[in-house]
Amino acid sequence: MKRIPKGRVTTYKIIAERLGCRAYRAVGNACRRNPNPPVIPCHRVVGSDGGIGGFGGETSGSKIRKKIRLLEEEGVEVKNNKIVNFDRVLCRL
DNA sequence: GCTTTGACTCTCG
DNA sequence: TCGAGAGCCAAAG
Repeated sequence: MKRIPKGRVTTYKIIAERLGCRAYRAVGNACRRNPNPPVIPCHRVVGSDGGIGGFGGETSGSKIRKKIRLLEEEGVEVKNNKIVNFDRVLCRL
């Protein structure tokens, strides 16, 4: 996750694939638990559909909004918690 | 040690 | 196109 270049995003699926498993949920779990908040850019990890996902009911809350803002700052367009230019910013690693 | 749940994904109806 | 079900891995109860 830390290898995700700035201005790019990836999906849980891809991360799991890179891990050699299908632990999509485990990845999301690790993010949710976020063992290392400062070094883990969870906001750069999205769903296969380019959606940030549902977040503890804060899908449209302030925490997500901030991450969205961060992505936009990096050049990732986000609309309604979804990656707009998903194909362009998606990092397949 | 087994069961439940989760920021997931895929397939079928 | 949308909803429901199954599969997957890991952490918490």
